[in-house]
Amino acid sequence: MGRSTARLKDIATRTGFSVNTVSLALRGSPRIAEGTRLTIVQAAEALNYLPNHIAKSLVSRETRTIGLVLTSITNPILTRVAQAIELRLAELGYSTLFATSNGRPDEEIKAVEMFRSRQVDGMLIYPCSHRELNHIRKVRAAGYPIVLLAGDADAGVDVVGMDTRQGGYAAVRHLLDCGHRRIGLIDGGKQRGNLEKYDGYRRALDEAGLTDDPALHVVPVAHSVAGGFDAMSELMARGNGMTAVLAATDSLALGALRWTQQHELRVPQDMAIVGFDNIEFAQFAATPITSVDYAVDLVTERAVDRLIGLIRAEDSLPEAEVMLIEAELIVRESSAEPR
Amino acid sequence: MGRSTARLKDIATRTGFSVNTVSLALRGSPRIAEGTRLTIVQAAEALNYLPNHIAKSLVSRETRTIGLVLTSITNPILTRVAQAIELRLAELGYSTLFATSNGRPDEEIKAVEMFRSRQVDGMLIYPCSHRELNHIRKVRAAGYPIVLLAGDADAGVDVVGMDTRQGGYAAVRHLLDCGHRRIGLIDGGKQRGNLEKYDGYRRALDEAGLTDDPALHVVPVAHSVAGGFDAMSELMARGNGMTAVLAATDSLALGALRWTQQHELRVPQDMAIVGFDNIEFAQFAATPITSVDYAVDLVTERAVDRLIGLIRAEDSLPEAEVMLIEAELIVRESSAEPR
DNA sequence: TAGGAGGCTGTTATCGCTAATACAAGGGCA
DNA sequence: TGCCCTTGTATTAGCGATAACAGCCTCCTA
Repeated sequence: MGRSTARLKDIATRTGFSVNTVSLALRGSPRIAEGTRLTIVQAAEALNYLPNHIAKSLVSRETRTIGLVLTSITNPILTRVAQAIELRLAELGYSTLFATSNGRPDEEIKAVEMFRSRQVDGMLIYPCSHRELNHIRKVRAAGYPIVLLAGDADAGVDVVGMDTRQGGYAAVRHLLDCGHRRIGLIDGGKQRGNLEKYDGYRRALDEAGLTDDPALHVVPVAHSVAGGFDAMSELMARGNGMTAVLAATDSLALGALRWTQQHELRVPQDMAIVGFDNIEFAQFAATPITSVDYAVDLVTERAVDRLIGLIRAEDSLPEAEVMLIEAELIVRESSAEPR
Repeated sequence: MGRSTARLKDIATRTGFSVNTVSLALRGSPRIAEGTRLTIVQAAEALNYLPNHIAKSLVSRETRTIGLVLTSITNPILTRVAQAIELRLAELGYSTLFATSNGRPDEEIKAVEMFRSRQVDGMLIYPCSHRELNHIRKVRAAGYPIVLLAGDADAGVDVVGMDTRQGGYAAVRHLLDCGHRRIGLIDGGKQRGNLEKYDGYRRALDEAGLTDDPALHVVPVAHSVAGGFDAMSELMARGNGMTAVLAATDSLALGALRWTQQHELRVPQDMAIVGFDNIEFAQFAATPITSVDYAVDLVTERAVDRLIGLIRAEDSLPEAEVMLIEAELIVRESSAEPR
């Protein structure tokens, strides 16, 4: 290691006071005389003293650290969420330990265990699956403050996130209002039990008296632009009469858009495209993409506030609360009536 | 808090062994009889024991944590870097503490101090400025392992990053080879002393016997698509005869591309565009964008390896090394001869 | 002048764990 | 039979900080 950090003891021997006095002085206790406080503070500065947060944590039993688990930070919206959370936590004096699950439940479990071992004061988790939450519920039951960044009303754990069910519904309603009847869906969420977007899609179709045709669904290989491109290719190869497509993320939507360009389909005339998250790249795409907004600031602010609230709840955690923020559909050029 | 975690002591009282025996048993010491090891391990599992990493750190004097400071995670390439670093560190048994400086030196300093206080074993820093590194040099001098993710040969601190000077040179050479003579530059790096891209640009112009015309430079308001859009607008308003433009990031390049679309310039015939980082959105843009690649995996792997090497250097840190990885120019449709 | 009340500072214990050392029991060897 | 060594477990100290409590002054008051 070699890192030679000054300790309270070093300041103590240097100034002749006891370790405890030094500690009190540096924390500005009123019980320490002004003169000695100054001496001690000066000595601390001279030695370039920084408190050992590890030692402090051991006795105070709080680390002022929270753990953030994301599936993959490659999704631009999760990126913004991560950054916003880090900033807000930093303002509140908390540090952020960061882990990614890569969408794999076992990695998620490992990350949570690691955070527990590191005694984080709480966790923010964007779960792989919105259904299988038992491992998380168990940790919450053990008294750990946890807030999920996505989930469903019956999660049994606190959730602060976007109402993607309603978002999916709004998107499809919009396409139906435009006159579309054959609406494709690029969404891999079903595979993992993240049914919200699909549910919204289906409900809107239901209300319009349309049947939910599996020929219009495709699961992208990855949540990337390339994945959207390939998914679009697959959908079109089926000859399913699709005139509009809803993609689970803007990255997928951009891939779909690129496919239409390469195959000389006009957007929105020949194919309407709607995405999720409202990222900047979608806004500035060749055809600006209609998208279900992700209210990053609102979600992160509420999620962090809720988590801090849980941390401050001295004895027992309050009942779990699910807060789903209504998603606004930002209509742009990529969606309009067919033909 | 309420979190009731089992301690070694709890296992000790439950099994009748001493705390130390339990500790040794759980760490698989050969000095513990197999039978008692089993008893203890079972008790630990029954109690759902997780070692207190904080307490362990205090005595072992290593936290197995590294600090990662990024300017802003909104840049998609930094995002990928962050993720790759986290993954690689996790494989090696290290956790990642994460902070953003927002491009502000004071925040950077604060982040570094926080990491020191939290006793991280080392730090990876994408510095705000590639010039003013004194605060970082000082920390390194105190024995802290630090690797920068960008910087220059004379940094005085370890650096593992892309050779953006050479990248800028290659990009401009390519445009010159295409026959362009009036090449714009969208780059805010100069303001902060990050001159590498500009240096490469200038050297290429120099070699071609062209003068470096300030009318061709613009500093974007932000490193966003919108920032690129506005920067392009500004450049074009000057009537400077520009036929090609080099943008410091692909986000900026995408903004520039969008501007040309809205103003019915053809790319590359009327305006060639080259970016940096080679993000997926650039690859799948309306006109796929020529870009200087950022070798994420290579940079992160080397940077992490170097950092771990520094951490393992028991007594004193070795001489600082600067490793700049040659950047490959990925030529796509957005660049070709003028007209 | 004695006794108490404050004002300051020092002592001791503790957080959960590890490392160094101590010690008890049993076995091998002379 | 006695001694030493090995094996297995317990004791003690200490990581760097905080917290509770214990003193020692000095000064004021009765």
